[in-house]
Amino acid sequence: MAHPKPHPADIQIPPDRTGRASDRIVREIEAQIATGELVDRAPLPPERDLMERFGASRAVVREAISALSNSGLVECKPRFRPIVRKPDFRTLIDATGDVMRHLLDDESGVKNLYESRIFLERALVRESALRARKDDIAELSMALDANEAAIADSDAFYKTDMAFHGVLYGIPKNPVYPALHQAFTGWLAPHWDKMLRSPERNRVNFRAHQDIFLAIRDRDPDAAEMALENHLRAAWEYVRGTFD
Amino acid sequence: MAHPKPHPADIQIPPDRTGRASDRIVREIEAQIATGELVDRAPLPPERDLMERFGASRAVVREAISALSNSGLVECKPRFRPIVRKPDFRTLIDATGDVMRHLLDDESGVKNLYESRIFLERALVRESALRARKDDIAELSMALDANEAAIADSDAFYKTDMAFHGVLYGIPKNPVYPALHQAFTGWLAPHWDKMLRSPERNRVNFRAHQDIFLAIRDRDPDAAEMALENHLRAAWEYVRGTFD
DNA sequence: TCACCTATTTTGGTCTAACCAAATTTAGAA
DNA sequence: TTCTAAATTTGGTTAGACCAAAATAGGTGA
Repeated sequence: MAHPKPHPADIQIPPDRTGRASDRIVREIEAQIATGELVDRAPLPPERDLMERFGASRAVVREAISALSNSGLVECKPRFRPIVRKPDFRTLIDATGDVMRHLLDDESGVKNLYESRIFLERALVRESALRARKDDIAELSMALDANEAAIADSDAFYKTDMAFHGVLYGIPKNPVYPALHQAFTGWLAPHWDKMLRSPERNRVNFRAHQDIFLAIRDRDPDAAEMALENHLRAAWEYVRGTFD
Repeated sequence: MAHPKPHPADIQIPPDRTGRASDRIVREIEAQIATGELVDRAPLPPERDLMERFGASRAVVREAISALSNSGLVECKPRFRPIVRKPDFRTLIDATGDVMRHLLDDESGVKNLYESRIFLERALVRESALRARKDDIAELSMALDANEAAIADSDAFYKTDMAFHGVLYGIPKNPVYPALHQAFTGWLAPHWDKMLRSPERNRVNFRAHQDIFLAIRDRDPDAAEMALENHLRAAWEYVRGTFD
């Protein structure tokens, strides 16, 4: 009863012809998440509460929640209360997963994405060679050791492989890159899973990682970039075969 | 015996306990868009058709449409039929706009994003210096001329500025980069708009563009990278002042 | 006291039936 | 044929209801 017509005389708000009613709720909830009024990782109030609080019907409230879910500001498990998630670059990229899947169902989509990954990592190792700190290099070294230790176990090797590359993404100390790393690995994982692995391949990849590491440690950006590019392009040859 | 003792073993999924009903519709429509059964840029069938076609209630259908809209597969103007949009990298990044806005309401978010833009463009000009084709360089030259011609008109300068950088994003012939260019400019535009402009600043920026162009033309990646970095970092100093 | 099982209440997911206003289509007038 | 006005979709929204799963309260036995 907040809206219908309290006092028709003076109310002159061009009411809500602009956009859906759910948008208003979405904006308000977004704002409440931003201000911390709705705490990160806490459940959203029940729908029936929200409909009273916003003076809207249940359908509108649900639509708002759905929108928030689709943009990653709340996490919606089927029969549970939606969980508030304060957005970061990671959740941002997570939210793109649905569409990205469709972009990757043909080879050109995957290739374009993989090429851009190579491109980014080339820049990353170059940057690392120039500006990595001592502890960055130590972390890289540890990741490399773990990678070597896992050569016999393809499953573990896969994990330590990702972790090694992940260290690279962490070196610029910019949260955008780790988010991108997770995005790349998540998006491309389905294709990598189809690739056959073997201790022999693992050893080749480990050697490549070693080359990259040494170039970074020796502060040689050109060598690092070249090693990285060779490494990832070789991997592509193996992935490419998985397209029919 | 009638006790609802949930023996997890023998319980079979009688209906479709797996996720929401709208998810099924979303998946089917996604598929129909992918196969072309639903044509790009054509309107979606009316909700009442869809509810019959999928045997679901209107609420569910609307939820599905909302989800599709939020992930960018259909374009939803308030009182019009949703328009099918076959996804590409561009629409993918468009769909992130909502959340990205919230990531950019503090300085650190903007700075992180801008830093990653600098990072990408450094790699881009480096790549351009190494591998740009003749017609790429010709295009860059034309963009530079347009930029110079617009020095007196800050509004036109802004456009030609973006266009000049846009040419850079086009050089690798990978659709990911133009999409990223649009994303960066779109995301960062609100902050750039607050920045004061003047023919003097424009001239400085044009000179920077000129430096970048010359370095690329002369096939000097290091000079190109340095020119680009100086250019964008100088711009950041102006943007930074817009935060209170 | 506290862990464990059960009954009760919430709450999310779905449906039906309607109403309104804007969009679209149709029909009719000029 | 063209333009306008009425009739018909169709999207946006509300209300009330049902079900099953989740959360909670309550009681029982160790």
